[in-house]
Amino acid sequence: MGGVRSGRHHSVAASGIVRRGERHPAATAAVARVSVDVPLPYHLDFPFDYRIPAECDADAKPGVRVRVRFRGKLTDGFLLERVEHTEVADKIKYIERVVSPEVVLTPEIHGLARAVADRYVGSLANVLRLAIPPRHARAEAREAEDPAPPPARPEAEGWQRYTRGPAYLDALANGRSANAVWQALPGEDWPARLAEVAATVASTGKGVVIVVPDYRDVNRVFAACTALMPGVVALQADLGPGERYKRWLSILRGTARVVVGTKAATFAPVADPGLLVVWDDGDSGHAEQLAPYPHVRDVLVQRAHMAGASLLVAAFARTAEAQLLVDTGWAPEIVASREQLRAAAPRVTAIGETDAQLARDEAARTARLPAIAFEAARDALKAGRPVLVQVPRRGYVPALACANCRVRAQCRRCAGPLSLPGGSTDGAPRPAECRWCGAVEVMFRCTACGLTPPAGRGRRLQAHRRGTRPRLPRRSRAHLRRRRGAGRGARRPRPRRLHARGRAPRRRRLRRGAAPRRLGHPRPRRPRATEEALRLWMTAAGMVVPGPQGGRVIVTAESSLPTVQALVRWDPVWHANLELSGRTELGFPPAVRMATIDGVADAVNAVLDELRLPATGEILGPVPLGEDKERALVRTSRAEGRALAEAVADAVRVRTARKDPDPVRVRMDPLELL
DNA sequence: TACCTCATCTTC
DNA sequence: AAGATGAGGTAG
Repeated sequence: MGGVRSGRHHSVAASGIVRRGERHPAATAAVARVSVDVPLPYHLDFPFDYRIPAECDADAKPGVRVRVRFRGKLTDGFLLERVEHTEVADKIKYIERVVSPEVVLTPEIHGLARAVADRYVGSLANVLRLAIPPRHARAEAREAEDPAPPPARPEAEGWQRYTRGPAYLDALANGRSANAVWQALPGEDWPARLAEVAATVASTGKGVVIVVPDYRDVNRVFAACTALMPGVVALQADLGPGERYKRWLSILRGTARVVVGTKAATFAPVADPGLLVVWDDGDSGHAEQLAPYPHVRDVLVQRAHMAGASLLVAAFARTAEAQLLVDTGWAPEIVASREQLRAAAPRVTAIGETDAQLARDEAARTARLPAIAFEAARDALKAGRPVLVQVPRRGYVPALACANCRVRAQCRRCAGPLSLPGGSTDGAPRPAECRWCGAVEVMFRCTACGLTPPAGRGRRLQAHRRGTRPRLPRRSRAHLRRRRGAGRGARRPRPRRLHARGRAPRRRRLRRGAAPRRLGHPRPRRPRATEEALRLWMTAAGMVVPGPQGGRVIVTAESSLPTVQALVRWDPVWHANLELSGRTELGFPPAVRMATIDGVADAVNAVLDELRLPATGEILGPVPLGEDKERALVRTSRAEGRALAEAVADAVRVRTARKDPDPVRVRMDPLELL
C-alpha cells in the first residue's frame, strides 16, 4: 500500500527543483480553486482545491494556467480564485507549477463561460476549451505592443437609409447601450456598415467583437474595419496555433480593440467590450459543433447582458430568434423605409412547378437550371454582368414516409431521413438511402407502425410531406396521393411548407402543476427549413444590383409559397413573424425553451423519472431514434428556461454520480430537433 | 497462498 | 472517465 504512494517521490525527484516534503504554503490565500481540464463526469464539474506553494505566490493570480496533479496525473487547469480556507484539507495537494503568469481567463470570460455552461447543461471545462485557445509559449514570450489609439468617429452616411440608423449611431457614439436587430437592404455593403458601427464604438475607447459565419466574411469585414481604424484583429479557425494564440494575446493584452472572427471569437477577451455583433445569425456556422453546443447569438446575448455591452444582430434575412428579441423589447429593430426598399430591391421572378413556362418545358423539370433562368443568365453575361447560380442540392429528393401510416421513414442506424438516391419515388426499384449517414435500406420496417408494407404493387415508401399528421383523414390522404401523382418526378426546390394540408396542430397549453405528464410522441419536424431557404436566397439576392438596369433574380419555386412571397416582396420581417408564430403554435424554440435527452430507453427514462420540472414543464416522447436509442423532448416556458436547465442538470448529475452505465446526451434548444 | 476478475469508490 | 481498492473465487 505504501509502495504505491512512493510514486510521488519519483516525480518530485524528476522535477528536481524543490523536494515536495519541503514545500510550504503561501502566506495568504494559499488555497487555489482550480478548474481542471479533463473530461469529467458531469457531477464533478466544480473547482478542486489546491495548496499554493510560497514560491508560486506571486504568479498564482486568478486566471492563470496551472499544472496540477489530478487523479494522480499531471493535468492543466485554470486558477479561478484564491481563498483562505478549504473544506478538503485532508486531501489537498500542492499546485505543481504555474504554467505562466499570463492571466488568460479574465473575470468577464470566466463569468460568461460559467453562464454558458449552466445554460447549455455542460461543464465549465468544455466551455473554457472553446473560449481560450491552446497556449503557444513563443507567442507569449513576445512583448505586448502598445494599444492602438481610439479612432475618430467615422462618417456613416450609409446608415441614413435606415429609419433609426443615425439615432443608433449617435447612441453608440455617446457610449449608451443600444441593442438592435438590423435588416440590411439588398445590395447593402454590410461589411462597410459594420465597420462604421465598430469604429463609432471604438472611438469611445471601448472594444468591439464581430462574429461572422465563415472566413470569407472575416476577410471582408476585416478589410472594411482596417480601412477605418488601427487595432483590428482577425480570428479564424484556420490560423496555425502560433498565429492564433498571438492574435488572441494581442486582444487579451489590449493591443487590439476590434475583433472580427468566426464563432471562436465570441469569447474574445476584448477589454471593456462596448459592442457585440453577430452577422447572419441564421447561418448554421454559428452553432458550435462541440459540447455543450452553444449558439453564437445566444452567447452574445448573454455576454452583452453581463458586460453591459450593446448587441447588434444583423443580416439580410431575419430569424425567429431575432424576431423574439424585437418582440420582447430586448432590441429595437433597424429597417429601411418602404421607399428605400423599393429603390434597392432587385427584380425577383418566381417560377413554380405550376407556372406555365416551366410546366411546358419538360427539360426544365429534369435540368437543375430551368430555361428561363438560363436565358437570364446568358443575357447578363452578354452584357458583361456577373451571374450567380444557386441550385438545389444535387440529387435532392423529398424524404420518404411509410406507405402504411405515413410516418417519416427513419434510418435504422442514425434516425436520419430516408430518400431515394435516383431522384424519383417510383420507377426502377432502387433501395432507399439515409441522407445523413448514407446507410442503404433494403428491407424498410416502419418505426411507428412496425409494419413492413407489402412490396410489389404497393410501395413501402412514399414521398413524405413534412408536417403531415401520422394519420390523415381519408379525404386528405386521397388528395395528397393525387398531388403526389401530379408532381411525380419533379424536383422540389428547397422551400417546403410546414403543413401540407389541413389545420396546423394546435399548441398544447403549457401545463401548470406539479408532476409532469408525458404527452404523446413528438413528430419529427424541421421548423427551420423555410427560414433557411429564405436566408440563402436573400443573402444571394442581396448581392444583386438593384433597379431596372440592375440584375435579375430567378427563383425556381412556387410563387404562392409564403417563403417565395417574402423574397419577392423582400419582407424578412413578415416572414420572421410568420416563422415565430408557427413555432409558438407548435411549442418549439425560441417560443419555449427545450432540451433533448438522448440515450438507450432505460437511461432516458431514468433521467425523466429523476426530473423535477418547474410548473410549465412538459415531457414529450420518448420517441425511437434508431439503434435502440430514444429521444425525449422536455420543454418549459421561456421564463422558466433557467429552471429547466437546472432540473435537467440535477437529473443528469444524479445519474452520473450513481454511475449508471449508459450515457445520455443532453442538448438545449438544438437547431434541428430530428 | 498467489493471482485472477469484477464491483465499488474517489477524484482537491 | 479511469485508476485504486477490496471482496471473493480458484488454480495449484
